[in-house]
Formats: sequence, C-alpha cells, structure tokens
Amino acid sequence: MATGNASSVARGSAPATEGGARILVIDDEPAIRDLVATALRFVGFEVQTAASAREVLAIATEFAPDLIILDVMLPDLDGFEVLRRLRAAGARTPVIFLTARDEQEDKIRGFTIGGDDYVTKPFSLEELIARLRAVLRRTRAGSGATNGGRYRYADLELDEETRRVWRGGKLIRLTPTEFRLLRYLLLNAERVLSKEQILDHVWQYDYVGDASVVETYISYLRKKIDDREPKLIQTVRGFGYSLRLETD
Amino acid sequence: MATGNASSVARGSAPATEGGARILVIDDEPAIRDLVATALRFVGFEVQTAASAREVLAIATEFAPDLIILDVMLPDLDGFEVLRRLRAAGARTPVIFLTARDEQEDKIRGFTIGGDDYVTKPFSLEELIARLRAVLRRTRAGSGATNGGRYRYADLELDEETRRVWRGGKLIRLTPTEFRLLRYLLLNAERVLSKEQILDHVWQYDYVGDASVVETYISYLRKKIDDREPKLIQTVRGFGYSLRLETD
DNA sequence: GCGGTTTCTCAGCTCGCTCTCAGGCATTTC
DNA sequence: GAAATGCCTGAGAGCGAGCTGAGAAACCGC
Repeated sequence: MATGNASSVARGSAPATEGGARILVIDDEPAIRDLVATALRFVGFEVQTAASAREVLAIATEFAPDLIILDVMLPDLDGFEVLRRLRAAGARTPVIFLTARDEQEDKIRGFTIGGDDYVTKPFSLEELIARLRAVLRRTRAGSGATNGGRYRYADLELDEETRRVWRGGKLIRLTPTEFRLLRYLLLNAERVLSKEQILDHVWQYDYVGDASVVETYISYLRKKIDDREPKLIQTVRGFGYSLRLETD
Repeated sequence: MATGNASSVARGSAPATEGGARILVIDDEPAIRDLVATALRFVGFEVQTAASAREVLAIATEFAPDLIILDVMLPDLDGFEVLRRLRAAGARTPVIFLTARDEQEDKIRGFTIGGDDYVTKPFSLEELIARLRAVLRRTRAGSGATNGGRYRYADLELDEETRRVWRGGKLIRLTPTEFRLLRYLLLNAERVLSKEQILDHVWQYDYVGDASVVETYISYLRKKIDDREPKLIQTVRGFGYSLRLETD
C-alpha cells in the first residue's frame, strides 16, 4: 500500500457541519491565541483573532463570527462584560469562555444555559474543539437533520452527547482520556497521527512528559475496543497510529 | 437489546409541545432578562424582550405572544396594571409574574386566578420553564391528547401537576430540590449533564457555592429512587451525571 | 416561638484514573 | 546473527473525583 496515501481521505477532521464556520478567538497570550487559531484553521474553520476586549465589538460586527472564543481575563475588560455588551447590542453569537480553573466559579456559572459554554485552562485542543462543535450544533438546531454529534467508522460508533461508545453494537465504558483519544482517532480516521500530534490534541497543552503515555493509552483502547477482528487501531511503525480497516 | 432506546421521553431539552411558542419577557434588569431569554430560546421558544411596561401593549399586539413573563416591579408601571390593560384590550394571553418573595402575595394571588401563574425571585430556570410549560399546556387544552406533563423513563415516572414521582409503581416522596433535580435529569435522559449545567438549571440563579451540593443531592436521590436494580442514575466520571439504563 | 424539614457545608474515605517505569517482544539495521 | 531501535503491556504509585454521614443553618407550618 502506497505511503502518503492517508491524505486521499477527503473526510479528514472536518465533518460536514463545519462548513467553514467563522470563529473569533480573543486572548491576550499570543501562545494560546496562535495555538487555538492554528488548530481551528487546520480543521477547517475560518478564524480571526484579537488580543483585547476593545476590539471585539467592532470585529464581531464586521467579521460576523458564528462563535466567539473569549478569554475571561483580558487586560482591558472582563470577558463577562464583553458578553453583556455583545448581547446588549443584540448579538446572539454564542460564546465559549476560556478560564483558569479557580477564577470564581460562581461568576462563570450561568453560562452553560444558552448556547454558551466554558472551558478551563489548561485545556486539550480535542476538548475545546468538541465543545465548540457541540455549541455550533446546538445553535444551529432547527436546520433539521443534524447527526447529533454521532461519529462512526466501520462498526465503531461514538456519541458525543451521551458520551457513549459502541463496537459492533456493544457498549464500551471508556475513561475520559480514552474517550478523547478515541474521538481524535475517529475524527481523523484513516489518517496516520504521530504520537506528538496525539499528545498535542488529546492532552492538555501544558502536559510535560514524553509521548509514551500515548502508547499506554493505545494499549488500553485496544483492550477495550479492539479485542476482536477486524482490528481498527493500526500501528504505523516509525510514524504513529491510525484508525482504519487494513485492506490488504 | 436495543441500545439506549428505553426512553419514551422526547429527548433533548425541547419537548415536542414547545412548537416554537412565542414568549414575551419583560424585566428591567438586563441580567435577568438575558438569562431568561437565553434559556427559553435554548429550549426552543421564540423570544422577544422588553425593559418597560410602556412597550408591552404595543409589542403584545405586534408579536402576538402565546405567553408573557412579566416582572411585577417595573420602573414605570406596576405589573398588575399592565395585566389589567392587556385584559381590557381584550387580550387573553396568559401571564407569569416574576416577583420578589415578599411583594404582597395576596395581591398576586388575586391576579392569578385565570390561567396565570407567578414565580418568585430568585428562581431556578428549571422551575420557571416547568411553570411556563404548565400554563401553556393548560391554555392549549382541548387540542387533545397532551401527555399532561407526565414524564417517563424505564420504570420511573414523574407527574408535573401533582409533583409526584413513582419508581416501579411505588410512590416516592421527594423534597423540592430533589424533585427539580430529578425532573431535569429526566427531561435530559441519557444525556451527560455536568455538575455546572445542573447547578445552572436546577438551583436558583443567585446561588453561590460550589458544585458539591449536586453530589449530595445525587446521593439523596439515589437513596430514594435508585435503591434497586436496574440503576438509573449513572456517574460519568470526569464529566457529570446521566439518567439512563446502562445496557452492557 | 417551636419542632420538624430542608438545604448546604465539610471531612474522611474509597476507588478510578492517570502516568511512570521496566522487562519483553518485534522489527529493522548492520 | 547480533545489536539497536521502536513498540507493547503489566504492575504499581499517587492523586483527586466523587460518595456519604454528620451536623450547622435556614426555612416552614402551626
């Protein structure tokens, strides 16, 4: 089988629902801003960034984003105030807040009500993107038959809302990390993913430690979902892993 | 065995009855107005808002809402007066009053003899939405087979009108908070709900304190309704809780 | 006001989850 | 064939999420 053929897979990591939705990312730390922006662009979103609250309202009008990712702690204005002004201006654009774990919970609460949501730093890209898709799915509801955050490959199935996973119709219990890992593999089915890529997406961005955890978790997943034929998780020696049917 | 299809409940947070009913929300506090509007939109209602009594009559004609949520204390006119004028103008639109706990309750009672109702601030969204559905159900009666605010999952049953709960035909006594929590879980059966989501919906909007109360109440509920097989309340470690049969 | 109920906090405990590490197997390279 | 490298997996340490009992505080009905 030809190497470098993984890219022939059109589906890749951008489910049809993406449709090049526009995302506005606001964070004053360039590292985070770029990390998020790059990751989002890579999976097919159109991304605009800003470093301060001041710019948000103007850009929000001009760029007309479908969703805003907004750091709570900004140098000039507090994220909640930004949301309030947005809403006051009549904008319904859903917002996902980025927040440190212990920034007053009570203030953050109250944002899982509408389409809005929040993600605590440090996060994993997988988790952020999953949340983002969930919000987009919800706010677009009514546009009819959305697949409801359900992903499939061969006889493997994953449901985002109920966080359940089936292999051949049989329910499988996964731990949080196993779930994120499998979701990442599934969304990138047939692609070869390096251990570093996997670490970058599935683990929190501040994770320090080597990539051997990935091996361990692949092993866990294999025991749980790949204990039967046909095997779905393939090792690509020297490169990484891939979720696919080995057709040769 | 059919995977996870035990639910007779219209899943998701928007029961079929909603049918995009139009709700007009009047409150002068932007925070409350937005909170309610967002939550209602999210569960599938069409929402219009206003900040003062003056606007009500005009909008009520133009927007033709199916229900009005009306703060009693408004800067310009008192909510009762608004209702009086509405009725005088021939409008039958049902009203739910929002009122502080100690605004003369007797006065309120006098005004809620029709299809109307009232909710005291601070309220929980769960409670407001439940009341609202109840009023709509009543005023729409005659349109035939409404399920009468009765929700079911497996052998668990909850009656909105009588506030009663059965497990396997046996009546269970629940405290108010336990009831709201169970209702929220039931209306979102099979979904995984985070503790924060639960707090936002089931507890009063001004609750400050951490999410560990949720754990306590889950524990209470388990003792009362889940003291037998099959277990219905599932912990999804690292995410939250879910009401469902674990079919494995 | 009083007794009972309900709500919420807290601390101790348990157990699940995460991650490290080491020895073994497989594959590649020399 | 031997050595080197890459990957697999079992064992186990450490941590922290979640469970629950106890009790303080608030609330309610009379």
